[in-house]
Amino acid sequence: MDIDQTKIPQATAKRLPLYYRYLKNLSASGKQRVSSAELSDAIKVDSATIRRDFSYFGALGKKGYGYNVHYLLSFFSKTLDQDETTKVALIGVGNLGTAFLHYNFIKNNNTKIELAFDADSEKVGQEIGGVPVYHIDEFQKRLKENDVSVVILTVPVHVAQSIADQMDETGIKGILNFTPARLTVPDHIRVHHIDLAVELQALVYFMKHYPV
Amino acid sequence: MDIDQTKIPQATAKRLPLYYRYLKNLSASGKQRVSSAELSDAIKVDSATIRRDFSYFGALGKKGYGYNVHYLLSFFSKTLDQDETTKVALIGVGNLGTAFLHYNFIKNNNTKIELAFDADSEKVGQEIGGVPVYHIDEFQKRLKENDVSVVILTVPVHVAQSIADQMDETGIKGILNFTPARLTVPDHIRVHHIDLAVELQALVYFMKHYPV
DNA sequence: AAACGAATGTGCATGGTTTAACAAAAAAAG
DNA sequence: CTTTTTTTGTTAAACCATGCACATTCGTTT
Repeated sequence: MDIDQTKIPQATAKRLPLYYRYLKNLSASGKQRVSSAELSDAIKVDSATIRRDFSYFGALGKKGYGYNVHYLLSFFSKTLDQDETTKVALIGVGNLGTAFLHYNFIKNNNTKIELAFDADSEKVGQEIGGVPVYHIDEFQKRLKENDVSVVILTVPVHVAQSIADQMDETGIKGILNFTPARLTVPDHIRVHHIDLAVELQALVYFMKHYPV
Repeated sequence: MDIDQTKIPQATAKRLPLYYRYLKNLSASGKQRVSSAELSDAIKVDSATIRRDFSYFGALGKKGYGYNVHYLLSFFSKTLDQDETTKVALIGVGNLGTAFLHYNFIKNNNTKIELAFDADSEKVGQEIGGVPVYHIDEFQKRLKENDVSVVILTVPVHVAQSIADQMDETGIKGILNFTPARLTVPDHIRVHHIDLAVELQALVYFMKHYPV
């Protein structure tokens, strides 16, 4: 059952949530069918790429017709494990962290932030966006207890690595790292970096050196 | 002068800000020389990739020695146009937008958020993180007046496209889009998408289907 | 002065990603 | 019922990025 999934290219995997969300919109607006050309227009991905992406999962469409929105949707729902929710913790309730807590991921996603941690005792004990904030010293214990598998890291850069170091025995499998620190972690933990300053600077570089 | 720059692979261009920032750290801590192996350890990029990236700009290092930190730094400084500051505006002073305003980009970067806009009259007139907040109705006028070339878009998704539509004649060349909307814009505007929900979902997908 | 060690710059092979192009199939039109 | 139109799924080619491996060069040591 999972056999074929391993063969899906990473580039495709990254687009799946995009497809899924747009299909939900289509479905909500009552659309029954959709072509790869229409999807291409909406989400700015080449139509051939879309067709190839879908084809990794088998022949989901019909020639001369397109794709049935509802069928596609229920298919992706299974593929993206929409049925089971992944538990997430947030470490660092600063401005960025607070933004995440107010963001209601569960709406469109299979992920839910269940716990938050901060070093500031003003924040400890509060509940932000429905998520309780605990003291950061408790995070190892509580992550284990609550079977959390993903951490969103929005702490100041100078404490990032030391927190990552304590992540080893908590059962954490993935870190979404918003600090500029390039974390050193054990092999079994996957880290995705989102470096806001780098993103902005890269955009500026592209604007200047790759004029459209 | 810009002739060769066009040939730099996009993947390399995205790593340049990363290199630059780490070199600044090295320089600040008084380090004189550095090897590609050391850099590789620190920023988690293969050493051969680093050497190749640098080589696009010519022979910046010395065999048997490595790279002179100060020389590299002054070189990248020119390449990334660190001398001139790019003016940035932020549209949408919600949680995420506020996070940006408190983030002091100018420290490590050649970018500065100079104006912010919001529809909420409570926020208009305030100054957050030293940045004045104006009413969103004024953004076309003020962007033109202030010669802003980049916009960070942190508004609710349902207004994103209509704001993008008004961006045409403001002189904006780049948009850092944090909304899930895949914007349709004129050719001369470059859009980079950072889709937080997608990033989280992609991480979860990779964790489940590409175990390390 | 010669030998050694360190670390660059790059040729090359490999693998991943995108896109054009088209036969095949189904729907729609006549 | 036949023709035309639409649109998929896929073959093939081009493109891009990564990382090994090594000759080469420079600094250092003996």
